[in-house]
Order: sequence, then C-alpha cells, then structure tokens
Amino acid sequence: MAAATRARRPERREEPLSRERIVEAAIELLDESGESGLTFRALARHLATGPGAIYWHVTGKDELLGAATDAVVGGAMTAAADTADEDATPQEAVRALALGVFDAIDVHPWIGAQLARSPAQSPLLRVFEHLGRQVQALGVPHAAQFTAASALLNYILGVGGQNAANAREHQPGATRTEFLDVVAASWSNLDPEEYAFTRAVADQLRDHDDREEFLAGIDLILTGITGRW
Amino acid sequence: MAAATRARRPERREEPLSRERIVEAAIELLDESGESGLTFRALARHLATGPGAIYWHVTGKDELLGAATDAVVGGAMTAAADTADEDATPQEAVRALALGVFDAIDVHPWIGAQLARSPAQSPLLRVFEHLGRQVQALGVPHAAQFTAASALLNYILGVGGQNAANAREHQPGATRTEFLDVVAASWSNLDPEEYAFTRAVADQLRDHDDREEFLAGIDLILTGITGRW
DNA sequence: ACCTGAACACCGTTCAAGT
DNA sequence: ACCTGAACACCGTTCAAGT
Repeated sequence: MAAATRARRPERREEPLSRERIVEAAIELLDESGESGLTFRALARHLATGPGAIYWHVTGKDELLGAATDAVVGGAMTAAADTADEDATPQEAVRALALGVFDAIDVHPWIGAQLARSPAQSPLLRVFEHLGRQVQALGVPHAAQFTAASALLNYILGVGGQNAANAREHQPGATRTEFLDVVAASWSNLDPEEYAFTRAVADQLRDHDDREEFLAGIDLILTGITGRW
Repeated sequence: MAAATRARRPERREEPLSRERIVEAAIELLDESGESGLTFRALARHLATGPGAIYWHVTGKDELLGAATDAVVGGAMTAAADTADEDATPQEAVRALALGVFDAIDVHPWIGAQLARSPAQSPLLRVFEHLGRQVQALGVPHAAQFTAASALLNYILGVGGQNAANAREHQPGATRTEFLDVVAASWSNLDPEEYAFTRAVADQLRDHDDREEFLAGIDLILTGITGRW
C-alpha cells in the first residue's frame, strides 16, 4: 500500500551516494536542460535525497560544475588519445585533438561557457599539454612553443564559447543549416556601408560546415606556426 | 529634520531614469564588484528607486548585461577607430583592433565571459567587420576571408575568456607578475611524465608580458593568413 | 560517517497601486 | 507614461537532528 500511494518515483538508489554519482547526475541534468537546469534541488530529486546530502561530497556549485566539465573534457581527451594514429603527422594529431574538444562541446554545449570560466588548471591544462607536444614535434623552437600552443588553445576555446552561445540561441526544433540560414539572411540585410565585409561573406556562412570551418582555422594557425623559419 | 533622520543617502537623482543611466550604473556595479555584484536590488539602490522601475526601461537581466557589454565594446571599437593611423599596414590595424578588445577586457573583466555568451550579433559583429576589412586589405582571396576573420576573432575571444577567468582567480591584492609566478610555480611541480611540455614552458610564463604574448599570437595567425599563396 | 529536510538569506521578476 | 515596493517563486547554502 505504501508503495502504491507513492505519487512520484524518483531515481532508484541501490548504490550509495558518491561524488562520482553526483557528477554523473549533474552532467545528465546539464545535458537535458542546460545550465539553468542544474540546481541542488533538482539534483537531489534525481538522486532521491535531500539537497544537503550533496554538500557532504562536494563543496558547492562551482566545484560541481568544474568537476562535470573536468569529467567530460577528460573523457574526450582520453578518447582522442586512444584513437590517435601512431603514424599521424603532428598536424593530423592537432586536428584530432581539436576536433575532440569541438565535438565534446557540440554534445555538451554547457562546457563551452564553462571552459572560459575555468582557471588555467585541469582540464584545460591537459589539452594544452597535448597540443604542446605536437608543437614540439613540429620542430618549433623552444622560445616560440608557448605562444604556438596558446594560440591553438585560445582559438579552440573561442570557437567553443561561440558554439555554446549559438546552441543557446538555437531553437531545439531548427536544424543547424536552418539556423545558419537565419543568421546569413540577417547579415545580408545589414547596412551596406557599415557592414560591407560581413555582407560580402554572408554567403559563405550558408555553405560551410561548422566542423570544416573550425578545422580550416586550425590549419591556418598551423600554417602560421610552421611558416616562420 | 526629515533630511537629518535619513539614515542612508543613495545616489542623488536630478536626472530621470533612462535606459542609458541604468546601463551606466550597471557597468559601474560590474566593475566594482564583478558579475555577482549586479543585482536589481543593488542597481535600484544605486539609482535611488525600486527594482520594478528598471523593468520599465529594460526587459530583464540578460538584456541589461548585453547592453552593458555592447556599450563597453562599442566604446573600445570607436576609440580604436579614432586612433587608427591612415598609413598603418593591415597587420598594424589588426593589432590595434585586437589590443582594443584586449584592453577593454582588462579594464572590465566581466565582459570576457559575457562575449562568449553573446550571440553572433552586435557588438561582436562590429569587431568581426573591422577585422574582415583588414583581411581584405591583406589581399586574402574571397573564399578564405571568412575563415581568416573568424580565426582572429575566435582567438581574441578565447584569450578574453581566459583573462576574465584569471582576473576572477587573481586576488585583488596580488600583482599580475605575482599571480603568474604562482601559476608558473605550480606548473613546475606537475608530474614530469604527464606534463612534460607544460613543465618545459613554465619558465616562459614568468617572463612574458600578457599583452605581448597576446600580440605574438595575433602575429602568428596573421602569418598563417598571409603565408598561404 | 553519512544523510535528512526545514530554514536562512538571498535572487529575478511581476503587478496592483500610485503619481 | 512612469515609478513604487510588496509579493511570488525560486535559488545556493547551512545546520540541527537523525541513523
């Protein structure tokens, strides 16, 4: 009888609460309903407990968001490392790494904003490290290595932030090409004097694929890195 | 007597409330106490009114943050345009533009996070437009112009986001070099196998100036843009 | 040691009521 | 037309009390 009158049935909970399970649930919540969907009350309901319980495993919301970002980016990094081709050129390795982060943001748009807010610590540091190794493999002199790896990372973060912002705009119904069409159309209607360049490239927005466009930027930076000595 | 018993004296208010004054006050609040400092209650106190009054001029907090960012970046852009040298090379013009955004974020760290969250509309579009014009002046073929301007913008946004995050970490007491020293020291203590590259470039963190480092990245991308045909 | 959930001190936003 | 400020529906976080 008691079970029958139970109106809501949250998540079953055989396993005990743990930091791991909390972070996992937080990622689910963020994926489902965005940054505003992650609240301690919603999280507690999801885990069939009270909001206070979470604080025993995690110091607060900032740490939780950090841990969630860490888990996702860390997973993307090890996945990229696993699929890494032994015979790949450094350029190919950089592209694979960059795409790993790009795709992770595509699946979990909330980390785009989160990465820009995370300090120069993990998990960004791991991305930086792997990019830097490929920069070394390219034969970049020591004095220029920091600049080269930073340029790649900052570009990736910039694109990630924009993609996250676009995903927030993006109606869940519309496809990506529909979204790009709307933006391209609005660009075409800008003031011809004030926005001459933007109007001129509006057509390129429609045709280009996001991933290809992203990789073209990576290639451009790689050219800048290698084309100097 | 009435005046004497008045315990708190907020801002005097000769002028009527206006969208302009509200945005101005919001910027002040954001500069003083960061993103968490901007609340409708604090803003209302600052403007000697009630929180509801603000909603007559502004639809909500998102619009207010957007308008504040718009005002700051717009100001930086027109300032950069005013000081533009007629005889400057496109490279120099790009550097001046990029530095304008960089310095604006330095003075108002909160816009770093805000830019990553603003859609591909104003004020980012104005930056994109000006960068694009210089890309055209560099003689980049039409098909590659979008990629080139995007790469520059995304790099600028990435650095801006990181700088904003660092400013949040940064104790108000410590100087920038002290902060960099702390980061460099922590990098030097990383696992030698897992973070070989990061450890190797830790020393470069200490010596480099943020602005110079930022410009070195811009130059690297410019090399990539021009070094291809 | 770990969990519970009421309570505290805030938020953004709305809206009837005023001028 | 514009402003006021109480009220609503939330937040993150704390903490006495339980097991």
